[in-house]
Amino acid sequence: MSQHSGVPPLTIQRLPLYLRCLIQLQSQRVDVVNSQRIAELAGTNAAQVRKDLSYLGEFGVRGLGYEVDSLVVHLARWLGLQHTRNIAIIGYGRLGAALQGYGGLQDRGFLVTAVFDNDAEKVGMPISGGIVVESMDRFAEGVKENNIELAIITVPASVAQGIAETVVAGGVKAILNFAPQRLELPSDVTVRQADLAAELQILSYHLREDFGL
Amino acid sequence: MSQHSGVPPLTIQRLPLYLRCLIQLQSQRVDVVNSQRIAELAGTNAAQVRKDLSYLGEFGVRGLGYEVDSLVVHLARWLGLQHTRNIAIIGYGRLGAALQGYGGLQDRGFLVTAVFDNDAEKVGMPISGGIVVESMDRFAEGVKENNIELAIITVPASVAQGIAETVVAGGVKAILNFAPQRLELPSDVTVRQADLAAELQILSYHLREDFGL
DNA sequence: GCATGTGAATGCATTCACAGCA
DNA sequence: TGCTGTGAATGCATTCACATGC
Repeated sequence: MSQHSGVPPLTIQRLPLYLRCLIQLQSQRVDVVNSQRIAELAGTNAAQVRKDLSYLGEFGVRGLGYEVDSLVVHLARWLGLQHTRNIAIIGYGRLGAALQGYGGLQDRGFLVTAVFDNDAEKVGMPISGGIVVESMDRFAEGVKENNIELAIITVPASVAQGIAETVVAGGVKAILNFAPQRLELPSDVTVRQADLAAELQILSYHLREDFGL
Repeated sequence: MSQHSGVPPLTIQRLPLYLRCLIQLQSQRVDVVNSQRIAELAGTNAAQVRKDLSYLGEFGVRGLGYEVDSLVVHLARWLGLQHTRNIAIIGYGRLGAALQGYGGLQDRGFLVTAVFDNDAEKVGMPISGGIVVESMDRFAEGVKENNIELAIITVPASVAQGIAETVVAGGVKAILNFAPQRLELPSDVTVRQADLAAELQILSYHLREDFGL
């Protein structure tokens, strides 16, 4: 298959994982790798890796494997990571603050360039990175000034839907939502849900002494 | 179908979502609900809801719908949430601290009862909830003293595998891992990966100007 | 010879559509 | 009548197995 869309959703979810493994290999000065080895690092199987990569094009060499550097470039391109993307964090509570200071983002192509919160006590507060907390009233301007493409929502569930609508009105089309609340938004907006308690509940399921009722 | 295992993985992932919606309905004094309405709240379709719930037993009444209170009880049972489960947080950095203080856990059946970190500056530090940060050397004792069943790992990727092995050696069989690193652990241990940057990369994919190469 | 790329086969998950029951 | 519970149908995803090409 070749470089046009129609990549299955579950393949897309695995691409960041492959990218991470390949970057790790790069740092170990490995320059060619086969699907078997990628699979081991990523925790899948070789056939899955080959099928996934084949959706993006033909990057391998038969009899050899994949050239690491070039595969990294292709994956990053495919994921839209040619340039750093700017993020706004909305809700400067503990979680928002933790994410703003998290170095793991810069390393992987993202930069927090604005932080919003409606709490009057916080608006105007200068925080690390030369950022000042702004009110949501200024969201649309903030998006333009800072070239923001993604928003991370860390506000209480009760206000999440309203905030999300403001975010979309500001022109942002990709949202990572930490509020335990489904967001109802236009279909051209992509939302990913990060629900911590739900994750723990899934783990809890596996801890059951296996005969519920 | 009836109350014994063989519930598909993707159904299990949706159960916490249904539970959340049903609790919301409870707070609105709704006492009967049909699959259609649950589907709207959860963002799926009615057939999916009915099929999912049917894996757990026959809880509905034909012609009417589901009794909200009883369905909440059944779902909570099925997810192993009859009693509060105790959690350890490992890594008291910004993210660990944010999670320790996050009220959304108590509300949904979880309680952080211990916090571990190997940084000598942090060990011994008293933090909220009457908790004192402990060294990982004391992990196994801490697990016993506090009846810990789940661990949340928020340490750097480079040390995550080692830490996870200590966690498992301490008898914990469910891990939520925030480190961007695959954990290789015995198959009786359940791991869920919470990789923030990977989520953002998936969003980034959807922002691409759709002809990568 | 060796590892990719890929049709074909299998296995899950979702959706349909209706029998069964309050 | 109205809505559940569920086989049957469809649609995805994964895995197999081998032809293809270095």
